[in-house]
Amino acid sequence: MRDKFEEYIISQTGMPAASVEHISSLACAKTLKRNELLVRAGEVCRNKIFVVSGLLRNYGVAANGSEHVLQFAPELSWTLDVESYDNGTPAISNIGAVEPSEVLLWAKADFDSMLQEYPLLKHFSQQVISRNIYYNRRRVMTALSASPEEKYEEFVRSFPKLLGRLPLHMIASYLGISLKTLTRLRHAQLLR
Amino acid sequence: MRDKFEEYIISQTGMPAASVEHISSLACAKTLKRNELLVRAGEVCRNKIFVVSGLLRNYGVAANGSEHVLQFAPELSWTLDVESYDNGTPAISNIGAVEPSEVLLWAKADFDSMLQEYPLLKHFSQQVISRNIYYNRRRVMTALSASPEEKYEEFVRSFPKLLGRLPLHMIASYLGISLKTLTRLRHAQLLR
DNA sequence: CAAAAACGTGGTCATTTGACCAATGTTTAC
DNA sequence: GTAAACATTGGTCAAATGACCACGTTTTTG
Repeated sequence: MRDKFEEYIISQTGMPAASVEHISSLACAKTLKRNELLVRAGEVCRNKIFVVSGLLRNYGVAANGSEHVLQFAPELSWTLDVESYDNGTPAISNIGAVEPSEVLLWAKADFDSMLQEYPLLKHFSQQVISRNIYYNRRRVMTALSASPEEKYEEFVRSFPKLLGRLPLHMIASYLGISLKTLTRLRHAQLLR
Repeated sequence: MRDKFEEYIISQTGMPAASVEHISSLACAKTLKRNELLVRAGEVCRNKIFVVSGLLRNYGVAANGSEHVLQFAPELSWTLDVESYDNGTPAISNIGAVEPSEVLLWAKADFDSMLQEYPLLKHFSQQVISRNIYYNRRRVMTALSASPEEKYEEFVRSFPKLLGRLPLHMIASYLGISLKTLTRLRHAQLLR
């Protein structure tokens, strides 16, 4: 499990194996069952989360109980509730497993000191953060301007590998449309 | 004009006046007429933009010509097209003046070297970036989960001072609803 | 392997929303 | 100061959407 992470970091940063093993050694490994929660909204998100295998979702629950997905995090990706992690405030999102998953967790203090120690890691980390900023910006644009069909097509284009792994109601709640609308437009596309 | 910026930076960072004057001296000042464009989608956004007075909007134009506002930037705030600024790629948004405005512009190279030179500026800059990340995250949540009325109420709560300064169609295009829906719900609220 | 839960699809219906058009009042620009 | 452009509100209508319900199938789970 840790070796997959180490391989990933080496390929992404070119860091020496010894440093990567050090980073890896500070992580806490955890196995999640399907639907198990890792972070609960309202609590503080105290860890950086790296998904080694499986699939997590980062989602908020509205007052009326409806769920809204902020992010899907498949294997070899990162997730957390940034605002909570940075400031120790209550998280606005839940983070849970869609599939049985393996994750690595770092406490903020540990991760911060690693960022100090390894400039290559810091550089990479900032890349990840930047990508996330761009992604959210584009997502706001899409949410504002696209029709349900365009949103779905963009999702398929962006995450083709996730299509078969997610129940449709989660895709709908990621796109901000109802399940009904989603099945309708899928049906319409079949007829073309 | 520059003094307003210097005052702002000193109050936000506690930097010494001499450093702030240096920063200020590297900026290019510009006056914008109402509706004048500062950054055009498709071109590269080459500057950090600080709004000294007036009001800018950062917005995308969809294929069908409809406009969608990503951000309003009133006096004493920052704006740019991040992805374009960072990577030199074409901007996805236009940035233009809603009111006659005064802005300060820094070239990326200059701003980067200032970040190196002044740790307090770097720290503050990262705060601004963080706030922006949190803001976009919340915005995605709202866009996904809130009703038009809730979106409007959240806007009023978040930016009470902007209400009277913006035409309603811009607020609608910020909220991702039609002008018609916006006037409808405002009318409904009047009756309560 | 069997029972239970979750999933995808479909139907109906009421409601919301947007597109289009018009009228009036206000602001801008020359 | 005046003409032109813009803003706000309103009406009507068609279309899109979501809520609710049901059914058959697949997937989990014990």
